[in-house]
Amino acid sequence: MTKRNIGSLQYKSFGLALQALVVLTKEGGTCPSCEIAKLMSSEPTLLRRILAKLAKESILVTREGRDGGYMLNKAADQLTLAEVYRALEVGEARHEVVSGTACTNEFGRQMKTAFGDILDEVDSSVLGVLKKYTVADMAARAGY
Amino acid sequence: MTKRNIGSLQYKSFGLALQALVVLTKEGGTCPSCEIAKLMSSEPTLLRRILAKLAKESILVTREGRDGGYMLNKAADQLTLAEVYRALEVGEARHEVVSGTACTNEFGRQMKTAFGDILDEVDSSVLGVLKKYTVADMAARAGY
DNA sequence: GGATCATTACTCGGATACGCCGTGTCCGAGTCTCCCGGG
DNA sequence: CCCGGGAGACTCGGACACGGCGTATCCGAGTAATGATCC
Repeated sequence: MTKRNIGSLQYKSFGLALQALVVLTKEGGTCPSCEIAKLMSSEPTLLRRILAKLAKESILVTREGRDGGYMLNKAADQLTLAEVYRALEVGEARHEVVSGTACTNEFGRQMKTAFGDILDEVDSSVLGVLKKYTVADMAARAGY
Repeated sequence: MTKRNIGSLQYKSFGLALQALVVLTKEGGTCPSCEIAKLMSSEPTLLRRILAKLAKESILVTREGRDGGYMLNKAADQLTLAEVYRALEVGEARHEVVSGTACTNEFGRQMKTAFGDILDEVDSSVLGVLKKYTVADMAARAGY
């Protein structure tokens, strides 16, 4: 195997991102990564890496300097898990991992195309489920 | 983070397993891992690791000795991708990865329960899609 | 009192080093096949 | 010719190192709040 493992980072990021978003929902305003990390018993830098992606997709807003941090860019009850999923490219990663197992010869190319449609259908199915839930729902389920 | 990355191996295994199953479908009878690996440009040992799991779930039958190898235990048109998915514990791995991001304090425990239902729903949705396709379909899509 | 500006403190994001898991290689145990000898 | 036994070869599966990605620590660049100074 020449290619290496990719794709599980995405799921981990997804889980951490959801927790961070719930924390932000609870806090209401801006919240620095150190505080979020403390509540989650995680590492601030790791969270910053993940939240930076969400900021790039305009899900979050970053605010530097004193009393800076991250803030939701939309109301929590209008931010679906599907958006987070897409921003972190979870589906794309899965697609890449599965298709990446096929090599470049004729058989591999045929398998790649065979994978394609099914992976797309799986992905839209997952997105359909995640579209039904918002970050506010998660916060409510977590007891806030 | 104390826990480490787990779960992407599953998707890679899934892709490799599907290709191996297609090869077995094409061959018809028993086929050693070396030959499968050659067709897929992969490593025999890595395949054996994966196929051993499928054998443990009675999807495959192993046959040792001369002219040994792996053979399908069911007709290819009755073996759904969902069975392979379940045998490799892809869904369980995802569940574990996402839930594993939550720590053991009160907040983490609440998030774990909040994750639970949604992850289960995602998983059954994925299984619903994968149930529709069989290994024979994959082989047909690959041109055999 | 209000505005302006320098200081300060605190933030994010990138660069770097370490550790662990996945991968690749090797080897032993087991078994099915083939061939030979005997009846 | 048919059957039994032994040798042979080929298979799978587990054990052992290496490498690369993920993770953690550190540091610089940038910015917003604060306080002092001046009008």
